[in-house]
Amino acid sequence: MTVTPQELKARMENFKQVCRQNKLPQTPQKLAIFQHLAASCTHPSAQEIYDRVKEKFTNISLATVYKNLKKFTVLGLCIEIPIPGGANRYDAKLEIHGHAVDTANGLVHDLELPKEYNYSAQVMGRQVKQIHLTYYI
Amino acid sequence: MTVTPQELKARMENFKQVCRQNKLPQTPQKLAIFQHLAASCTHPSAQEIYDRVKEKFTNISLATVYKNLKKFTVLGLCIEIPIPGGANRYDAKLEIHGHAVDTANGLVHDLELPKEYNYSAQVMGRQVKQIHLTYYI
DNA sequence: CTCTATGCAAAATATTTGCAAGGGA
DNA sequence: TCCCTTGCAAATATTTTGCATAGAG
Repeated sequence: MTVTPQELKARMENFKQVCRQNKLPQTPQKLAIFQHLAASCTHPSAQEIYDRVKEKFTNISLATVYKNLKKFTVLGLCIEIPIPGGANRYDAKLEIHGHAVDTANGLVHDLELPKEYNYSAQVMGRQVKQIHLTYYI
Repeated sequence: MTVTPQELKARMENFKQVCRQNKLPQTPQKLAIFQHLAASCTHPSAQEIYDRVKEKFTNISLATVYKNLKKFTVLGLCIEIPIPGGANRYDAKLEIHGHAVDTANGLVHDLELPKEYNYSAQVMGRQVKQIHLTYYI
């Protein structure tokens, strides 16, 4: 299971466009962080992204990774997957989908959802900002 | 929105039975912690439960609350609701249901789910241990 | 040139662990 | 009695923040 080159390209294009729209400087660090996330299907944690990006940017700080992931999340460029008793995981796949958290090894898998799961845009009279459907297996 | 006396009683009965079945001593602390959780519909955090239980058990420690909530969760007496950027919340309602997290004030509400959401017992060939459906509004 | 991002270190949060003493079964 | 639990304190883990400097637009 890998992200196709076309999909990766689309994610990077969207990233750059959203950065421009929001006047967010496209620093090499931001690009490296997002690029790694966008190419991943392992739902990496901030620490894992940091470890990988550090290979190129030996001086990068974990705080920078956190700061940028937070910004990306707010801008809707990725979603934050909270894990009970563990670090948040991040996912650059924007289409509505679920996750299966394997409690035996901590791996997080994407799940396609049946059509019925396409959520109503309103819950309790409020616009839904984000939906998380997680199966623990 | 409150837990009905019947429901509370049922939850306490189930708690006591599960404790006996698992040879878990029913200490006053455990009873107080579970009782408060079972009577709550606010999905309290460990800290909130600690604050309340401390009114009766002035010496209780936050670690004890965490230890017991963890045990309750493992035994299926409650579920742990992870909140991005915040402490876990706990819920003694065992029926499959969703949650609406109000991002404006941090309140967590229960949501009834349409029948379609009753999940298949298998995901990726594995038994589903727990399902979390959370709307962020 | 201006403004934000970065890197570092320290702080803030959240949760877990080790251990001696106490108390349920 | 035996073992699990409790309470305390310290350790861990995770994430955020303050600030001086660097670098993108």
